[in-house]
This record gives sequence, structure tokens and C-alpha cells, in this order.
Amino acid sequence: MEYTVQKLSQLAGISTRTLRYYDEIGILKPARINSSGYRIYGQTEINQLQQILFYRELGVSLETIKDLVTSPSFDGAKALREHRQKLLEKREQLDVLIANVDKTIALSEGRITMTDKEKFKGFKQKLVSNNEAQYGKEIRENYGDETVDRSNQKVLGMSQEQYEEVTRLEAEVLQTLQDAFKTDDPTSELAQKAADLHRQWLCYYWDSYTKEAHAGVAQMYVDDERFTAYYDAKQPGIAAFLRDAVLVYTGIKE
Amino acid sequence: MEYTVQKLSQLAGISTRTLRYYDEIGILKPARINSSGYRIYGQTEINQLQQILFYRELGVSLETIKDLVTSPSFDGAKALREHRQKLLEKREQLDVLIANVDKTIALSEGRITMTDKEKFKGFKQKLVSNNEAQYGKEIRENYGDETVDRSNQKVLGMSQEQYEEVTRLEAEVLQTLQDAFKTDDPTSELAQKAADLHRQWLCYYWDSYTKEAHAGVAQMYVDDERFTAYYDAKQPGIAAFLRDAVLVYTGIKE
DNA sequence: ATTTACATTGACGTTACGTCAAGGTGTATA
DNA sequence: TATACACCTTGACGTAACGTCAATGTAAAT
Repeated sequence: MEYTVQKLSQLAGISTRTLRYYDEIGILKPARINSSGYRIYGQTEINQLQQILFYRELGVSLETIKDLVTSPSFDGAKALREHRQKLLEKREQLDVLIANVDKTIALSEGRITMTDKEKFKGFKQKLVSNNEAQYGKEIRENYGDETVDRSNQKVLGMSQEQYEEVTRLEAEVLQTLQDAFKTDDPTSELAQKAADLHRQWLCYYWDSYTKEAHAGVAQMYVDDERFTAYYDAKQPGIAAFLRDAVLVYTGIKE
Repeated sequence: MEYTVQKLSQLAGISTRTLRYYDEIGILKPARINSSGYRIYGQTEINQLQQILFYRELGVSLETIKDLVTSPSFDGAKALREHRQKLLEKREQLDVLIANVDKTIALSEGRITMTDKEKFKGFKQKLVSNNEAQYGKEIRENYGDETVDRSNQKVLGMSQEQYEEVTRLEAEVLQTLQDAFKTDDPTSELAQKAADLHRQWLCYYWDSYTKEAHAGVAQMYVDDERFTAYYDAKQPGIAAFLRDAVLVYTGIKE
């Protein structure tokens, strides 16, 4: 079966403009152009559009979608399975939101009280999944699917107190690291304290701690510019300093 | 508890720019401006922001949200209950999408086949909920909540064949109406056939048919410019002609 | 006393399209 | 055979909901 723009747009429930735009940015090219210059779409394009709309539904940017679907290593079946997983996560997030609405209704009826933080529960989770959509692919490629999944899962499952604790811990790691950096010595007491705090912090995201993994993450902070940017924001060199401190802490050195 | 822009932005998981923008468009004004010109938010604003983010989550435009939350007749508790309902609907839509992904995976493994139409199932439903967000409020006000809810419910619950049938029927109504219009006589056989087709079409959306309700809807087509625009698109006067034909058909005339 | 962190108001940039305008194409009907 | 009329094309400008500077003022910490 072949489709012109309008036919396809009606089938997929999108506008013809959207199809022209997707052609323009090279995310979905028609199978061929007929003698009158009309765009003609075939079976392959139908399937690709389906993939695109799936990702769009998740809030992934078209640029990222383009990278995904036009990548030579793109595995459609694998993408679908990952996609399914994300839809399930989104549904869980929705459940949290619904629970939140229920709670808010109860609140408005004067039956319970809610902290300000609780009021935004469910939105918080959205940050996690956005992060996933943005960086998920690369991180997954480098560090394995299960690690990322389990990490996200733990964050989503955190209680409010746990979430507050991990946030506090994160600030303490940064502060201690800041102070330790002045000693300019990764083996210093302060630097080792920072490494230990960092281990504690990690354990909020990981099921099992190993020295090797800890050292690996510290190395990642230096290798991955996004993490480097995060740690070096206050003081350039902090990421590398943390890595060195962790290498001493774990006793791993090459 | 009082919050500055950054404090509130961190609490809610949004940017400070977003808060400035919401102030700018008058959707969320700070409780007060302190002596240095800083925006200070209080409890009322927290709750209002929560409402705003709830609606934003549903894909409602900020303009519509503004109308909703700044309306003098705005009933927060009622809004929350409606909101809860829509979240439930969204979750059902997600379930359809997930089922669709499952089917697509099975397809890619060669276990089943899928029609092109099926491939976009789940996206279709999105149109329904968008419509809801756009027109839902007004229509609900004029024609009652239950009617709208049940109508949407029926559409969402339709099988593919039913959906195709109702689409075909809709086209037939329009065509017959077109032809009947030329007779310029609402009592003509063609006009009455159009009214009958229209009744059949309606029954796809309604649980129970009554002549009064049918006549009411026909009148609405003339009163509500959006429906008038839809029917009169091909031929001005069609909406009024349909109303007259239905009035004859139902035997209701004042 | 001076960084540092946070606040302000412009003002221009961006994404993912919507919405004309001006014109070519294909088919049904007068 | 003409002529609607629906459908296609490529510009090109408009829009929503912010992101991202720049220039400047203020509060807190060192």
C-alpha cells in the first residue's frame, strides 16, 4: 500500500505539515517522489513513522529521535523493547501522580496534611525519565542496561525522607570535596572522607557496592564531559581530584 | 513558608525562567515583591503552581490553564476530581500504546500481522483527549458532564471495525446531507434519510437515544460556531438544514 | 572589603510545528 | 471542453513555551 501525505497524515493522526517537516529535517523521507513531485510513502516509512511517534510520545526531541532511527546500528526490535520499558515507567509515574491527586483531594477536604515537597511528587519523577531520554542511550551503551535500570528504579522507589537524605548527602560530598581540594592531596584525611561520603551516596543508587565499580564511576566523571562539567562547575579539577581520591580509597591503581 | 524563585523552582522541578514567564503571562503571580524587587511566593502560590503543573502534564495549553485557574467560578476540588479522571484516561491510553508495542514486537518476530491502521492505535486516542482539553470544558458546561464522559468512553472503547464503521457513517451522513440540501426541502425523502443516518451515527456515541436529545444536538450544530463551521464547510446553510430535517424527523417543533 | 550566589529586566534564539500565499496537478461534473 | 475542486508543491512568516545570554543590582559569606 502506498500513501500520499494526506492519506498518511489521516492514518497516523498528524498534520501534513508535520510530514513535510519530518522530510525537511531528514527524519522521515518519502519512499519516492512521483512524476508530479508528490511525496509517496511505502511500508518502510509507515513503520519508521510509527517508531518516531512512539518516541515523540515519550517527549524525546526530534533531533534525538533522528539519531536513534537513522543510526546504522539501529535495532528496531531492541528499540521497541526499550520503548516498552519506558512506557511502563511512564505509567508508574502516572500512578504516582494519580495517588498525589487523591492525596490533594483528601487534603482539600481537610482529612490530611501535605508538605510542600509532597505536593510536587510525581513531577520529580519526570526529571528522572527526561534524563533517561537525554542521556540514557549513551550511558546505557557504556555502562550496561541493568545498572541504569536498577539505579532509576531505586530513585523512583525512594521515600521522601530517603530523597531528602540523598540530596543532603550530595551537597555534603560536594562541600567536603571542595575543602579537600585545597589540601591538593588525594590521600589526605579530608579527601578520603569525601571518597567515603561518595560511596555512601552511591549506595543510594546501587544494589551492591564493589570497589571496582566505584573506581569505574570515578573514572567516568573524568571521561564524560557532562559529569566533569557537573563536578568542575565550582572548581576546575575537582572531578579528577575525586577520581584520584577514590582510587586511593578503593586501593585500585594501575 | 515563603519561597524565592530559585527555592520554588527547585521544589517544583522547573526553571526560574518558567516562573518568570508564568508571572509575565499572568498565570502565577508572586504573593508579593520584596523591597529589592524579588519575587516572593507563599502557600497559595504553591497550591496554584501544583494545579498548573497538573494541567500542563495533560498537555493543556497555558492559555487554557489560565482560563481555568483564574476563572472566578474556579472550583479547585472539582478541578482536581476532573483532573484525576483525565489522568486515569491517559493511563488507559498508555495501556493501549503498550499493548500496541507488544503487538509490534510480536510482528517483528513474525508471529502476527498488523494492518497499517492498527500500527497507529493509541495515537488515535490522543486526539480524543486533546479535543477534551480544548473544548471539553465548554461542552461540559452546556451539555452536562456525564454525556461527554460517556461519549468519550464509547469512542475509546470502540473496536477497530466499529471505528471504521463510524467513520464511514460520518462520511455518508455528510454526502446524503449534501444531496438532500439541493432539494431545499427538509421534509424530502433524502433529507429524512440524512436525519436517519445521523441518528445511527449518534448511537455510536450515545447509550440511549431520545428524540429530544437528537433535536437538541441538531440545534447545537447551529448554535455552536465550531460545529456550524464543520457542517457548513462544504456548503453554508447545511447545519441549519440538518437541524430542520432532524426536527421533522423527530417530530419536534416549537 | 570583596567575592560569590542570587535576584532583576530586556532581548534575542529555539523547537516543532501552524498558517497563509502563490501556484501546479488530477479528476469529476456542467 | 471548460471549469470547478480537491489535492499537491515550495516558500515564508507566525507561535508557544520557554532557553540563554547580557547588563545590572542585592544579600551573604569569607
